[in-house]
Amino acid sequence: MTHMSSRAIIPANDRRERDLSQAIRVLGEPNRLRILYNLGLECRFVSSIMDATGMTQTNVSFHLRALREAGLVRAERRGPFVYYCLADPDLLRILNELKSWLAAHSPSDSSDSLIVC
Amino acid sequence: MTHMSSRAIIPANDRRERDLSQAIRVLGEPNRLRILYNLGLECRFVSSIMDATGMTQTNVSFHLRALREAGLVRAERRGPFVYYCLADPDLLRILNELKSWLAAHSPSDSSDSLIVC
DNA sequence: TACTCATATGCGTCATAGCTCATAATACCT
DNA sequence: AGGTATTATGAGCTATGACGCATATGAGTA
Repeated sequence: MTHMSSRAIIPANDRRERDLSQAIRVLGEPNRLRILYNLGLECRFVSSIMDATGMTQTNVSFHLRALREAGLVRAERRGPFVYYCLADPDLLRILNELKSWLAAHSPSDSSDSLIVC
Repeated sequence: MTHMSSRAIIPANDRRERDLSQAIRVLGEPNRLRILYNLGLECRFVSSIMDATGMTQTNVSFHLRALREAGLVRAERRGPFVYYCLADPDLLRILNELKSWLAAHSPSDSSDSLIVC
């Protein structure tokens, strides 16, 4: 026989993990990340984000939509403006955790060499 | 100089944030996430991951390379085998934090409607 | 050396995602 | 209603990424 070790069969992506990868994928886009960090804890309207990032209006709206549909930001209309804000401040905390994790692990790390452990 | 207000000008993607989005992008791929969760805290060699996930050898190697270059996993050669393991257990913790954050925020959330706040 | 097993890599293909242009929808004002 | 400002959306182009095939590299063994 080949090998039939403890957990041989495919773990069958549970829904949680799919959602997770979907959300992470949304987070991973550089411009979207910029928007998130630019938002910080305050709400800003689209034009403000445009000015801050230098991105096109269409493009900002495009990315905001992705962020919105992933549940990462919320949108509120005030008059002609639409304000966007983080769905939850904890998200920023988690992102920063990941950020500092990377900062702690990537620099001296010889991550591209093969024999490491 | 033109204007120099608080944060008018493009924040000029600092390196940290670029690395962050790069790493997150790597994390966001469903198969890579499966591999990571499949690894858990133990080291496994490529064939083992192939069996566990049902992915092609080429594809597993492809994704492992991405994970490796992002500093998310480490590789160690033992004889003809190459064992891969998480670069750090904390990564799993952070992922799970994000996972539960999403679980707490996405389900009942009317994230796709516009007027929310 | 030759042969086998395990893994990595170059190349080509295909699908998806990001971007822009043009235009639509929505709100406000006169 | 008409006019202006703000944001959203559909169509099309392009670049990027994931995948498979073939092949190369490397380790072990006879």
